[in-house]
Amino acid sequence: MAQYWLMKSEPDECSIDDALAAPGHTVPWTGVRNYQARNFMRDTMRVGDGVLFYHSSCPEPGIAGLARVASTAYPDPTQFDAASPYFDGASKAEAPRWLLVDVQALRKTRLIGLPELRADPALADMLLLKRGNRLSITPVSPAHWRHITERLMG
DNA sequence: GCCAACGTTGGC
DNA sequence: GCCAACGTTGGC
Repeated sequence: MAQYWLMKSEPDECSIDDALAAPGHTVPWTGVRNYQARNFMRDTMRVGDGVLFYHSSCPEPGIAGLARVASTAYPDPTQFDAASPYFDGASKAEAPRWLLVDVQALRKTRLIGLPELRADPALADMLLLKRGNRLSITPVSPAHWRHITERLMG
């Protein structure tokens, strides 16, 4: 049973172009510091799951590409790096608090901006579009995935 | 830069 | 366990 996700990335840090330029088109999804998002990676994600690559905190937020989950969850090394903005001094090496998965970019798409997503009645109940949503990783229903990949991306 | 919404922390 | 204070996210 295929699963689908939307994963937010700030393009200043890692855009779809950056991911496509990485070795194997694959990047470690560092910096998730939210338990719900971590638990999705740890408990639910499977290698091969589909990913909508979303650009956030930028002039044109929206879906910028397609990707796939490329690893199971493993400890995020930035939590132990005192020089990293993602450093977490309370996390112990024996019991890492934060995990990540590798994400392999598949292709860049035209940018499907937030306004376009919001204007589409078929996507009205997408978690991303719910008011106040801040989760950086959200599950995407098969229907929404189909709608976005087939219709909006042509 | 503003601010709404939400998650986390910590005192009690 | 409650809840106020605080910090963060992220669109605008």
